[in-house]
Amino acid sequence: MAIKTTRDHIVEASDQLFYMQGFDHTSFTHIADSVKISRGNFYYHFKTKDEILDAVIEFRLKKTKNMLKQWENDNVDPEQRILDFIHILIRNRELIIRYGCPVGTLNAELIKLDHNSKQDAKKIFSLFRTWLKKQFTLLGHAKQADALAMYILSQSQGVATLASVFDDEKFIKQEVKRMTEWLQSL
Amino acid sequence: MAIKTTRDHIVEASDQLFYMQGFDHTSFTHIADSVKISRGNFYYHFKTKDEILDAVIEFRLKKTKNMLKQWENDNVDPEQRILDFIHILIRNRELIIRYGCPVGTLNAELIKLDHNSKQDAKKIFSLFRTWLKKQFTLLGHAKQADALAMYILSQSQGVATLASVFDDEKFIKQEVKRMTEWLQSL
DNA sequence: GTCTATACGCCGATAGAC
DNA sequence: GTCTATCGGCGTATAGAC
Repeated sequence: MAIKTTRDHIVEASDQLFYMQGFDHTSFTHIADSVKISRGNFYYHFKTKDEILDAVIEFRLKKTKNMLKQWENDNVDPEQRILDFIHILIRNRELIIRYGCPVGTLNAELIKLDHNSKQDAKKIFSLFRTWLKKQFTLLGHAKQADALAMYILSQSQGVATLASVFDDEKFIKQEVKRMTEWLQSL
Repeated sequence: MAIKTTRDHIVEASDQLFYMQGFDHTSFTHIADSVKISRGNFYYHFKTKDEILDAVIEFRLKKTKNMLKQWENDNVDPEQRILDFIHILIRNRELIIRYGCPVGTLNAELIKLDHNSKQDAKKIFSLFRTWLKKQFTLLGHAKQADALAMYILSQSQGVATLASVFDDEKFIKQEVKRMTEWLQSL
């Protein structure tokens, strides 16, 4: 891991703030306070706020790719890999209850803003979709692999949204259990 | 139906704009242009933007209550009533693909803004939850009625989110079919 | 009830010193 | 590379004429 540049700090702080407060609502002042640099210093690293958003999406894409690769390395069994995906809901339950799913909420916001970068944000979902499809294919469900991938993605989104609205950790655990049983019964 | 007052027009225009653009991103100028009144005239009807939000949530609560009552009047069979709920996804598919679920996206936004009215927005979800629970109880699933209500709500949220991100009408139809079959197999 | 004019702050963004 | 100072615009909100 290389030493973090100021640019890295800006991207990582923005990543967190965009998740916790939303992209539109997060101002340069918020980010500057978080990184502890002046507002003016931003524009040496990024010309516009949209450029920061693009860098954040790039950052998330990279993190997601690494996570998926890690899951493939950790397990040979595709069923176990899919379980790793499902269990993000458990591992990140505190943040999910507070702020929802980072992928779903960013996409939903950019869609409403009709923002140029919504197509890039969608790619984060596509990474999961393609990866899940691959695992279901390996499990012997080649024909319905994409439908199964969408099904699991959809379930996770629903669980994250309702767990957040109803502040309900038990709901997450119960639904993860149900999804696990569903997967094993396939 | 009484004649609509200016206040009614403001509430209904805000309802639409909050759905299509988000609450935070919608300005008084947007609403004023839509209603065709001056910005200054707002403050005769509402003291703050938050008061408009409260009126919009009140408006949505009332509309939702009427819709649920209508579904009860239209069908004696609770299974058919639940199908009415599931089929909102089909009926509103164009709007859902463009802007997501109005209930889920408003709640998600207010949660991120940590807005005072997030508790009121949650009540719209609670209306559906309680109503669905009642129908599942009538169907003879009293013990798991709330879990089944949450399951259906969660599914709908997931479908709305993914259909919007992937601009996918077929996904909605396919998932509605799956949910219908699931309901009939209960 | 509706309007125009305006206050005041925060927004993203720029210029230029160090 | 980082800073301070500042710009123009839009945000919510107010005052007061009609």
